[in-house]
Amino acid sequence: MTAETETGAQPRLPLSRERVLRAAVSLADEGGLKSLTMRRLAESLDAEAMSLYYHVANKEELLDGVAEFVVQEINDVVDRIDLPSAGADWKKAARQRILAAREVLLRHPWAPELLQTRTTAPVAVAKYFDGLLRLMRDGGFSYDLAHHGLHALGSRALGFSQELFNPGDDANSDDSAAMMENMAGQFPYLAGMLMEIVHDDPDSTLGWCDDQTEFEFGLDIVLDGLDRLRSER
Amino acid sequence: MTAETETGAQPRLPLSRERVLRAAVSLADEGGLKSLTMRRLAESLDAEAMSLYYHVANKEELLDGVAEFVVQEINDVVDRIDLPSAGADWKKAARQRILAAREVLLRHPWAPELLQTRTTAPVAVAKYFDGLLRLMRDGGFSYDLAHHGLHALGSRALGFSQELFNPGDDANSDDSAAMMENMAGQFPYLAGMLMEIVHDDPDSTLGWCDDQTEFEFGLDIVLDGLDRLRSER
DNA sequence: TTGTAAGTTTTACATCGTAAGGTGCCATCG
DNA sequence: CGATGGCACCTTACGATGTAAAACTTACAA
Repeated sequence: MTAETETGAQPRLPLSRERVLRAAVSLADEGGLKSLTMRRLAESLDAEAMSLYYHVANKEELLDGVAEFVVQEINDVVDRIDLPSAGADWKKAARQRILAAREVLLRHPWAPELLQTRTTAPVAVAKYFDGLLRLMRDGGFSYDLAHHGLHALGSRALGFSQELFNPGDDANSDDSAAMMENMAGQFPYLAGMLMEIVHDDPDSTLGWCDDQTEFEFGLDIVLDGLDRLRSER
Repeated sequence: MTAETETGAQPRLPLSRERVLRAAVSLADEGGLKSLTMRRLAESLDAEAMSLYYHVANKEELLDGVAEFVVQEINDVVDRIDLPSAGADWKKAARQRILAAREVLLRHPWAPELLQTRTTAPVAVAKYFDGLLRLMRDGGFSYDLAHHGLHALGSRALGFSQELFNPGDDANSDDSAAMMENMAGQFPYLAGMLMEIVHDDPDSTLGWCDDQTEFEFGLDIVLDGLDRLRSER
C-alpha cells in the first residue's frame, strides 16, 4: 500500500555534494581511480548516474572535489599537530607535518595520480603550503629562500613518494637466477647493486626497498639542505 | 585504371609498430594524452582503428610502448654526453644528464602523467638508472648509498619537475588587488611571500616562478646532499 | 486547487576500447 | 597453372562511459 514493491525499502538519505564526494573517495580507495565512474558512484549511493549532476557539474568537477577533499583530510590531520617551530626547530616541525601527510596519502594511493591531472590547484593545497611556509618563516627563512624551498620539496611536501614505479618494481618474482644473468649484461651496475643487497640481507627478495625509509631519507636530504642554507644566512 | 577512385591517392606507407608509436607521440605532443585515442591515432596514420591492433596488443600496451619510446629518447640524448665522473666529478656529470633528460621531457609535457600510470617500468628506465648508477659508483659511492640516492632523486632523476601544479598556478590573471585582500585573510604567509616578490620584481605578474631555476635549485640540494654523504665516507 | 521549485529519473547519443570475422594480396607448393 | 595459407588491413558490432534534454516526483506556497 505504501508504495515500494520490494521488501520494506529504506527511504534513503538524500544526496548531497558532501555525500557524493565521500562515496567517490571510498570507491577510489576500493578499486582505484579507474573504477570511479559516474554510474558506479551513483549505484554505491543507491541512485542513478544523472542524479549526481545535480550536486556536481561534471566529472572533472567531481574529481576536483575529490582532490580538495583528500588534501583537506591532510590539513585536518596536520592542524592537530602543534610543535615549536622557532629557529632550528622548524625542521622537526616540517618533518612531522610531511610524514603525517604521507600517512594520509598511504590510505589513498590514487591521490598522487589524481592531483597530477588537476589543472587548477585545490584551495586546500594553498592552505597546506601556507602552513608549511609559516614554519619556515618561524625558522628564520627569508621569503625568497622559503619560496625556493617549497619548490624544492615539490609534491614531496604533501607526502608524495615520487618514485617512478610504486610497488615491487624490482625483484618481482620467478627464479631470479636466469634473470640476473640477463640483467648483468644489460644493466651491470643495477645487477651489481642487487647482488650486493641480496648478499647483505638474503631474506630480501620481495619489497627490499622500504618505502618509508627511502621517503625519509630523501626528505631529510632536502630538509637538511634547506636548513643549511637557512643558517648560512 | 590503377585502382584508387580518388585523385591520385598515394599507396601509403605500411603500418608498423615503430610508425604507430611515433604517431602516438606526435598526437600526444599536439593534444595531450586525452587526445590520444585509437581512432584518432589510426586516422593520423590514414588507417582504421582496428588495424592498429595488428601492431599493438591493446591500448595499455600502446601506452607502455609510448613510455618506452620517450625514455629511450632520453637515453639517446644522454648517451651522447661524455663527461668525466671520477671522484667529485660525478656530480657535474649527473647534473648534466638530468638536465638533458629534462629538456627532452619539456618537449613531451604529458610524459610524467603517462609514466606514473604505467604499472610496469619501461626497460629504458632501468637503462637510464644503470647509467646514473655508474656515475655514482665512479664517484666513489657505495652501492648502498647510491641506492638510497636513486630513491632520493626519484622521478627527478628523469627530469620530472614534480611540482604539484604545472603552469601558472599562482598569479593567474584578473585584477590581483581584490584577490590579494582575500588571500591575505586565508593564507597570510603565501600572501606575504607574494607581496615581497612583487615588491622586489614588479614585472613578475605571470610566471614569476622560473621552472628551470627552481628545478636546478631542488636538484642541487639533493645532489649536494648526496655528495656530502659520499665524501663523509 | 494550482503553481513552482528542488531533486531525481528516463531516455538517448556520441565516443571510447576492442571482439569477431571478413577481404585482398602475395608467396609457396602441388 | 591453380590451390593454399598466412599476413596486413578493414567492416561491423557491442558494451562501457560521460552527459544533454526532458519528464517525472515531491513538498510547499498562494
